[in-house]
Parts: sequence; structure tokens; C-alpha cells
Amino acid sequence: MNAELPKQYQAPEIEGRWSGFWAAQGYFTADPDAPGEPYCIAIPPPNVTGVLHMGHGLDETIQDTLARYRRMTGRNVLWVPGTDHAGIATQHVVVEKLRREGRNRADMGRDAFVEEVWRWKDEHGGRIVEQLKRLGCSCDWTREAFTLDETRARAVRVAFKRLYDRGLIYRGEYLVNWDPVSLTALSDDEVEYEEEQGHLWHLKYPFEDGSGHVVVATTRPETMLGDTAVAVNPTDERWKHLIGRNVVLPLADRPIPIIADDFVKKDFGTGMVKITPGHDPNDFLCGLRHDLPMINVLADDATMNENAGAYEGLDRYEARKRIVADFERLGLLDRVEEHTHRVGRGYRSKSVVEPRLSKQWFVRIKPLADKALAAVESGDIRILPETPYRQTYRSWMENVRDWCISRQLWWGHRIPIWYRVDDPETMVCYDGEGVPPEVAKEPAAWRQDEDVLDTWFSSALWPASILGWPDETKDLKTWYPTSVLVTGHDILFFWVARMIMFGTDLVGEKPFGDVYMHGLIFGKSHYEKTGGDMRLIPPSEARKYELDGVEMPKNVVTKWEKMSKSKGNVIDPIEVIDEFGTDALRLTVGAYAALGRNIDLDWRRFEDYRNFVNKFWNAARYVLMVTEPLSGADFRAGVTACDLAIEDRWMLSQLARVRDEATRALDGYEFDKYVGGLYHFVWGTYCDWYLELTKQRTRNDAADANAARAARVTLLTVLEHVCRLLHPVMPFASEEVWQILRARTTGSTPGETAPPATAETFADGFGAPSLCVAPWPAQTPAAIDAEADGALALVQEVIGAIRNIRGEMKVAADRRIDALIRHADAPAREHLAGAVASVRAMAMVENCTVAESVDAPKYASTFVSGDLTVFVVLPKELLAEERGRLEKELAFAQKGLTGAEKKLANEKFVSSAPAAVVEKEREKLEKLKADVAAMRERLAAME
RNA sequence: GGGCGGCUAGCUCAGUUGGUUAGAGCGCCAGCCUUACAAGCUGGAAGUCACAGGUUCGAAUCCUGUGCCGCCCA
Repeated sequence: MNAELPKQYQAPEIEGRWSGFWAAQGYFTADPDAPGEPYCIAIPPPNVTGVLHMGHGLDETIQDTLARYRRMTGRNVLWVPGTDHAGIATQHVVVEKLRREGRNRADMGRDAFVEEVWRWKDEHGGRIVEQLKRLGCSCDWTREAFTLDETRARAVRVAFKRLYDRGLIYRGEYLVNWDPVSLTALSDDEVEYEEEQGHLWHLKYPFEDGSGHVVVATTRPETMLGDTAVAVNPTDERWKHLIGRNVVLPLADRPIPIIADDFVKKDFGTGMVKITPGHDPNDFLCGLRHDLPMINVLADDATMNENAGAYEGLDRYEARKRIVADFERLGLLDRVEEHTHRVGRGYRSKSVVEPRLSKQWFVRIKPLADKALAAVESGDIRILPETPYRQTYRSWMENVRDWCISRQLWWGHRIPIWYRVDDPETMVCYDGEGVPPEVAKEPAAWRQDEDVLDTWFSSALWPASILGWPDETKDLKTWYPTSVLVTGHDILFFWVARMIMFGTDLVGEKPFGDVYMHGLIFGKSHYEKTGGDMRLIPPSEARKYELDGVEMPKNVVTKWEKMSKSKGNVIDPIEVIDEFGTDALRLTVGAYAALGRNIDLDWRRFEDYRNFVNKFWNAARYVLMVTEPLSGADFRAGVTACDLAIEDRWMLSQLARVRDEATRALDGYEFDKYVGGLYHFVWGTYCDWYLELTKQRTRNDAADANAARAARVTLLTVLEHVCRLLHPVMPFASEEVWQILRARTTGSTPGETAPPATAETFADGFGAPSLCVAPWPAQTPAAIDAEADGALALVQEVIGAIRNIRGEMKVAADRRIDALIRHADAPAREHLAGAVASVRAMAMVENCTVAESVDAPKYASTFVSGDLTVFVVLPKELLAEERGRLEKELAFAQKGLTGAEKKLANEKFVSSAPAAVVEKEREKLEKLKADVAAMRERLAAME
């Protein structure tokens, strides 16, 4: 017995040990000169302000599984880690920190503030990296990158200048999405829209000549101070005659024209709309078409500005109230309707975004988009799952608008443009360090653009910049384009699309071959229904239903929603690791990662995979125990040197199947199939059957040394392969077991290179110093063996039948009973005869006979299936019980029989179905006919 | 408004190009501490495959429509 191995798998101790070992050995440090076809993954850099959440848990598990798998298949793997400087988010965090300390950035000035952020980053930015390590990520930590470090900064400057010089970056005054809390412009993609309940105010605008008024409807009355026209649809018969007349804008007392524009929807509101080019995207375009003045009435913090007259200084919502009240006072408020409309919010600040006129830098996107689209359309880049993302990508690329890349922040890549102070239209773009030569010559005559670049601008260069672009580094030559990008489908546009644009254009080659997009993780939130209301149950209260087994009341409902702190449905991966272990976390998310679906992650599933890891662990303990008598040399000689029993052949055949399945699944990014296949193999095949089937042979007092040796070698061989097959997703437990096996077989300690195995049929991996760098089983010691598979299916059927009868007939678990097995087929009888010891042990049978013809015992339970009949001898008292059981079985068979008869009686089926299907149906019919007859006969004999 | 996805056992999910009597894990019920594992073992119950039509010899699977849930875009 392995006294030193605990009965329960000890995750924390084992994980700590191997993490340290792998790091010390440098297995993940890549070398461009190493052999093997290059394989590279660029990590989607987590936000440096962030902490690890379950989305990372999934994303990183998938990448690590791929990286470890490819490393084992002999590829030259580089997985580059890093973090993202996350402009808005990080600046926010530090601004908040300063506020708590009673400081503010305006007083500090730009340089001191940026220094402060760097300090913060140095202190806190490493946290997420440490957490990635706990996930077991096999990244090359020597190449860790940061989107704002020197190498990446240079890449950004060079990219900017190249685009600028080609006229693909321009500056212009446009309506942008303004975040009045972050005080910066946002790109279109950084705005999230939600339906919100609001109002539609109907306002009266009097005609200039005093002859009445028109009514316009608006959701945003406070912007009326910036109105420069009223528009109607030119085909609207109701209002056609008003075109060209003027109305007076109330409160501003300014005449504005009524114009015709066909973007006006006739059926919305009154069919007349106020045009506010400075505050609405549609109005902006309309204003451009009609050459209308553009008036901005809001300051950058969304208070009313000097153009708002009496309302200057008021917050926009306060101004709204006052303006509506003033309209009412003047008798100009026609009516107010309830109205649901879409409100845009900044994706970081969550504040309502304000369309605002301002000067910003843009990337002219069309030329880049054309190339980026072609790369995917031609199949050069595969987006997986193809449905629906390929189509989504296409329509986005075809309709994409210019990209606003300037941000009014201090934290980020400063725009490398200098303006002449006396002539701001004269500018110079510089991609070197420091300032351009002309600026150095007369510093006072120039000033640098105040703004920084959108963080996604630097992220878009990531796959190349991590490898040293724009320099033609060895890393870049070796690993670019990267092999696969793994990310959530929510950033297809933000990031994936832009990487493809910059890669195909600036770098000159696609950034990656495959894009694997996984689902987003949803958590379960709880709501209490009272009357018509739904109340969110706070996490502290909901916990009892999830973890403490308290039954949920009827009026409590659960809903799967995107994880968010406020909903309390967040699962912290670090907590999961602490409680269940890293391997369990990885297996769970891997098993959930079916292509493309969103993932409703139930906390309780982690338990299943913790149990699985423990099962694997105990199987290993057992196998180590029963194989103790085996010499290293015997093990190394492999299964080919053994006289294998049929169950050994079957075991190896099953191994061959699962190896093929796992390989296929990993090659096709089917992680759920990969994990599921091995789960079933280890638990349902290896443990439930093979370990049990070999128990007799491996007993220490077993008489047949050859048979024992065959079982032991097979047990170990399969275990060793399982370690290798599971390693990509379950790195810690597999390494632990594998190193124990290796030490015992080769006498080598971890990290030490062992002499290669002598027989390639078995543990060819033990030459490697660690499972991380051991070879993926290119093949297994034996091929798929149909004869063995058939034989064991029969043995399993017999044991299953006897166990079923025992269970159904309530035979005490410790009571041995007699069984008689009849089989018409000679080879089958031979297999069964060979398995008698197993049947006796696994089904608690005392006497077991196998014969061509067996007389039915007087009192027995019967199992019938084709050529096989099993009698289980029972006491007379259970006769009635048996009759009931058999009748149930008979009814079941009868149902199948009737179905088959019906089908075969249908001429159309017989004539149009494929011959093989018809033949199969005929065989089924024959078998069921015989089964039904046999069962009837038994029932009759019981009378 | 346009497009897309999902709906299979109480829960979370598999289910290949249509062809067994629709599967797994958890949960549930019954019995077991059978010395690898109670984080376990054995047996069992449990599904109108969302609904309605259609195509077909045959539909969870293909087509049309409806409902509910969700996502993306305007």
C-alpha cells in the first residue's frame, strides 16, 4: 500500500510544487532556434487594473490546453503573456484613489499624474499575472509584454506615422460619443445601448409671423437650445406647405427655418422633428446636408454651456426639467407621452453618452477593412465557429465607419503629433523617441497634441508588437503570424477585427491563422417575485440556496445573466481553485466549452470534476499498489512482451479509441468532447471495468505469474497514457502521477533526462524530464481490436444482467448466488468461460457455469438477449417477484418487436431505405422475436 | 425594425451526413464503509426532444409558422 499517498488528492500542495518546478526548469521559455514547427499564441492581454474573473479562467484554460498539447506534439510553442494598459479604466482607478486622498490630477499636472499611474501599475498591476500563474498557464514569462511599455510604444508610434503619412489618419470636427464622466470621446463600439423608459415631449414652436405654431416631438428637450431647424419629410402632405417658413425657437428667441429632408419619419411623433446638429448623429448629417449652423449647448461635463443662455451651468437633466417647466409656463408644452428609447452608455463609466461636436483623430477605415475582409473571405484566416461569426464579421466590415482614435486622457500613448503654436494647421508627426528635430530646435514654437490614443489602437498591434514589430526580430520571423487567437465573442469588433486590419495592412501579413471565439460566462442570479415585482436577492442571501442546500421558495426564481458584482452571480476563479483545485476548474470550463455556446456556469459542477481528479488519483494509488511486484524492466519491455488476456487487449483497444478521439477533439477545438471522452474513459472504462476485471490476476498470491505480469504492465501502460492524454487540461494531477511512475520505472528524478524507453510500444514519454515536454501519444501500444471489443461487450452484458437481477430482486449485497450462462456461439462461450472469475467477483456469483445448453433451474431469474441466456438461481419465495420483473422486460421487448414488425411490414420502408438499414431492422426483429418467445416460455414454466 | 442563436430528464448539458426502444453527469429513490476512491460502489425511477403544421418509408435531427429566452446590428 502506498502509505505515502493520501486517500484524497491534495491539490494545493501538488500545484505549488509543480508550478515552481516548471518555472525553475524553464520549460515554457521559448527559443526561436528550437526544433519543431512554430506555434504561437498571443494572450488577450487582461486589463492591468483587473482581477482574474471566470472569463479569463475559460480563456486561459483553453489557451493553455492548446499550448501544452502542441508542445507535446513537438511544436515549438511560444505563448506570450501580458497586460493591457486600459486607458479609461486605469485612469479612473487612480483618479478615484487620488480623490480619496484629497488630491486631484488637475493640481498635480500631467507628468506627476502619469507617474502616479505608473506607480500604481507597478504596485498593483502584477496581481492578475500572479493569478494567471495559479491557473497553471504555461506562458513564456520572460517575454511578458505590456501595451504601454517601450517596445509596444514604439510600435504604436511607427504604426501611427505610417498611417498618417499615407493619409489614413486625419483630424476633423465630428460628432463623437462623449463620455461626460470620463471626459473623453469614445469610439462607436465603446458605447452600449439599452432600452430605457423615457418621455416624448411635444413642444410648440410658434411661427415667426405669429400665425400659430408647429409641434415637434423630442426625447431630449434640453437640446432644443441648439436647434437650428425643424425638418419635415418632403413627401408629407400634411406639412409640405410649411417648408421654407420660419419658426421662432422658444427660450432662445431665434428664428430657424423649416426644411425638407427625407430622413424624417412621417409616422414618428408629429412628423416634424427639431434638428440639433450639435447633439444628435442624424441631425448632424442632416445639418451637413443643409449647411445648418452647429451649436453646442453642452460643456464637457454635460452641464449647459454659455450657448444655453439662462440655463448655463445647469446639469443636463436639471436643465431638462427647467426647460420643460418653462415651456409649460409659456403654454408651449403640447403634451407628454411615455416613450421607450435607446440610451447609450460608456462601456466603462456607464454614464449616458452625449453626442458632442469636437476635434478628434480618426482612422480612415475603408482601405484597411477591405483587406481585413478579404483575409477572412479567402479562408486565409478562419473564424471559429464559422456560424455565426464569419457572417457577423463580414457585415461589420462592410459597414464599418471611421474609427475615432483620440481619447481625452492622460494615461495612454500620447498622439505623436506636434502643432506650431502660431499656426496649429502646421503639424509634424514623429515616430522616434522624445521630440522631433524641428521641435527640439525651437521647443517654444511647438506643442504636442494633448490627447492619447484609444487603448485598442495598441491592442490592435498586439500579435506583432509582442514579437518585436516593427523590427524584423527573430521572434517575429519565427512566430508571426501567430497560430490561434482565443477570445470571447464580445470583442470581435473591438479587437479581433482591428488586429486583422493592422496585421494585414501595417505588418503585411495576417496576425493569426485561426480565431477561436468562445462563449461568455453567465452566472445564476436569484430574484424574488412579490406581486408583479422582481426583487434581486443579494448574494449573501442567495448563497444559502446554492451552497447550503436550503430549498428555494416557490416565489424565488433564478436567471442566468452575465456575471456582475451587483447581481451577485460572480464566481471567483481563485476561490474555486482554493476550494476545488486548479485541475478541477480547468476540467470544468473545458467541459463547458462546446463550440460557440454561451456558458451557464453552475457553481456545483466544479465538484464533479474535483471528484474526477480524485478518482484519477485513487486509480493511480491502486495501480501503483498492485504493480509493486513489477520490475522496471518488465514495465519497460511493454505490453507487446506480454501474453495478453482478452480484457487486456480490450483495454488497449479502448485506449486507442480514446487517444484518437482526444486528438481529433483538440485539433478541432472541441474541448467538451476532449474532456468528456477522457472522463468517461478513466471513470467508466478504466476504473469501473478494467481495474475490477484484473483484480484476481493481480492479487499477490495469484498463481499465474505471466497473467499477473500482463495485467500489471497493461494497468501501468494505460495509466501512463492517461497522464499524457489528460495533461493539457489537467496538468497538475497528471504530472504528479506521471513523475511517480517515471521515478519508479527509470529511477530518474523530475527534471533529469532519463534514458529513452526501450520499447516504443509503451512509455516512450519517460525519456522526457517532465510531462510538459513528454510526447503526445502519436499512437498507442495496440490498435483498435474488434474481437476484444466484442468479447468484453458480452462479458459486460452478462455482469450487468446479473447485477440488475440482484438489484431488482433485492438480493443482499454480500450474498453469493449461482448463475448459469447459455450461449449458442462457440467463440462467445470461450470468452465467457475465460471471464468466469471476473463474473464471480464482479457480480458476487458463487458457482458459474457456461455451456451451449443449460437446463433452466427450477427457481431462477432469467435474462435473455439473442444467443445469450443467463439464469440466476433464486429461492422459491422470489417467484412472484421474478414474474413481475420478467413481465416488465417482456413488455419492453414486445414494444421494440412491434415497432420492428411495423417497419418491415411497410413495403415502402423495405424498398426505399438503404439495404443496410433494412438488414439491421431484420436482425433486430429476429432477435426480439426469439427473446420474446424465450421470456414467454419462462413465464409459462413458472406457472 | 433587420439578422442570428437557444429551447432534449428536477438541474447543467451531449446527441455526427435523418435510420436502435433518445444519452451523460449531478440531483432523486433503494441497497452497500465489497481494504484504490463515501470526493466512493451497485441497482432503479425519471423525457409528448417548446408548440403547430409539412417533407419522408422513417424526424430530436430537414422545411414553414408560432411562442418563450437571449445575443448582435440599426
